Amino acid sequence: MDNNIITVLNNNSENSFTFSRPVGFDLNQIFDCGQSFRFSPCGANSFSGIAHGKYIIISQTDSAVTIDGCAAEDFESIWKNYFCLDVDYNTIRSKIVSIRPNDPVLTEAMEYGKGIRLLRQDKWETLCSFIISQNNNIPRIRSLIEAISEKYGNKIIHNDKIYYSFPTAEVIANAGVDALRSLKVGFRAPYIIDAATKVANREIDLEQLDSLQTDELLKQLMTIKGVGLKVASCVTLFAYGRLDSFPIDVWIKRVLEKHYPEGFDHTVLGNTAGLVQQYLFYYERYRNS
DNA sequence: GCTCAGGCAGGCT
DNA sequence: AGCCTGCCTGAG
Repeated sequence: MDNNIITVLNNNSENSFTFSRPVGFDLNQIFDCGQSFRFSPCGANSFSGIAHGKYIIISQTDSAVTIDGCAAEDFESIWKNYFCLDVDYNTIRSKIVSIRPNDPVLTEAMEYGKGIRLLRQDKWETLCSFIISQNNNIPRIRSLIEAISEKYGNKIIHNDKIYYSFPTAEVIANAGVDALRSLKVGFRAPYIIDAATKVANREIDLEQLDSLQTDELLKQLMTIKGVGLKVASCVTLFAYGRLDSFPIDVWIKRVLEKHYPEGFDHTVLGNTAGLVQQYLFYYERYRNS
């Protein structure tokens, strides 16, 4: 690592990688704050799931984080970026405090969600996932993504168990709208197909779009049918790592109306907006449940 | 049964 | 530019 966010503790084992646990890194909050849909708890302080075509089990202790199913080269090429281990949350949190110094609600939300970190997930899978999320509930979003993966993804064998990667845009585009509809995605089927087609034929190059400023990136994503400002903002925040994104969903609307009746200008938050959004969302969604 | 879910498009004023 | 309504489906 060329920074001091983490220290590699053990990469000797063929298939396991351990690093020091960063300040403000809590798997329970990372996987429960609504940004990802394919990781599930497997014991205390441990989650298993699939991303970038790999199945991993990730666990934390007070001082360390271990990824099982992770070769040393996978850590550098996949997981370091996935878990944003190049981002120093202390700096961002200090910046939030300096921008909104007298905000008791935000102060409480920041303490409540202090283990949240934004991931940089696969762009295509995230786009699809949040198209599916509209007018839908979380258990169903998860099961639909699972169904699509089982039907069209690649097999991943781990300890004699079979898991499935999320399929490529090409595979989905070829499957067609009727096949997708038979998986019960409902009125979202044509939206998913439109996204898949545009990505597959390179009308939209999701990797190339990373060179754009967030405003222009949002505009490009919104040329896809079924992708409005909220879905696009989730993609820029959860896949492109754009912390200047501020997705406004019903929960955020609710928390802003409730605690900031005089209005809340998120545009002054700059590159801390996305994290503020997550703190407020997580606080409103889970504090009393 | 029946409401409603982490929005969006299309049609209306 | 801002309001309204319908939408697939199945958790709760």
